[in-house]
Amino acid sequence: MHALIREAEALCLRTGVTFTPPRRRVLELLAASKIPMKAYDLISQAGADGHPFKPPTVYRALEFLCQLGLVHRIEQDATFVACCHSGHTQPVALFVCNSCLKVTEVAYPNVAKVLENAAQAQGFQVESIVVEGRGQCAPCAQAA
Amino acid sequence: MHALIREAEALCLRTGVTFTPPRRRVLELLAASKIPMKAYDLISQAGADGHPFKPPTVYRALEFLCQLGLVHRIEQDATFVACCHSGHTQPVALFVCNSCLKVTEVAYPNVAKVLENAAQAQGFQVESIVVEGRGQCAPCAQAA
DNA sequence: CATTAGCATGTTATAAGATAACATAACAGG
DNA sequence: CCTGTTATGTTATCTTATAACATGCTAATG
Repeated sequence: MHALIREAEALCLRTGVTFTPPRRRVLELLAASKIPMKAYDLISQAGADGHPFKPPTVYRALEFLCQLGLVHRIEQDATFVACCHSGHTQPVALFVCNSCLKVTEVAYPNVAKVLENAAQAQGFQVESIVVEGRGQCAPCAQAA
Repeated sequence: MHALIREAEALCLRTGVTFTPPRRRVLELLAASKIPMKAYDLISQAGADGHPFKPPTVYRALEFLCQLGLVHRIEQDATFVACCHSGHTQPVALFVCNSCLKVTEVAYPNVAKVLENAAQAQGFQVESIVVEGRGQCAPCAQAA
């Protein structure tokens, strides 16, 4: 069993929320994938073994997992990826490789502060930030 | 005529690309809107005066305008907003107010470098970055 | 001036992403 | 047992975006 699943179980137990079958199934698929997945890939694959999952079920599971920080949604291309840091609470930037599509997570604790201050300087009170990027991951940059 | 339209004309002239009617129309609508617009709002409004615009036409215009930096796409909610800095090339973060939906643009020249370096430290070669946020703009924060 | 290359738009159809609305089930607490 | 709560099942639909191909416009070339 994937470590992330154990994480999820523990986290749910701690916070008093339930780790139901569809939530588990979606997280399993994401954890097993090396690259971000589209919602409809999850929908078809989740039901590959007989029990078909419909869109709302999967979208609900994704929303749940995102809230817990176990999964990230990549806004630029509407895909979802399992979080490799386990249940972190610090902000992460997601860098997607243009060649292999794998995600590199980059924490940016101080940078977040700077951004918040820059916004604050214009009177804007920041509540959430999304940072995403594109480029070449280490192995693909090597190969090029 | 909106200043942004003059900007666009000048910019297109300089760079040898053409500022065609649909491109102008879409930019006009965005420039006139105080808040980001959805593509399909543009599609219906662009044709309000008799000449209907179809989705591909509007999406093409948006792509064009985004490439020129005259319009930004807000990834989190698939909306589009006219850029208030005229044809800047420096990176901007877009902060959307949760109350009034207006956008505050925040430049972050040095922060971008820091992010790139943080990614680079993990071997990731950054090609592009998107920074978006949510919160309360100055007037709405006052009111609250 | 005809030809043609290039770029841009027009048109039709459909793919892809997401959610509203309501029904059903499972389960804990009184 | 009843009831409130939480989660899933189901149907239908809405929203966002693009593929594929036809047509038109303009400007350079010969």
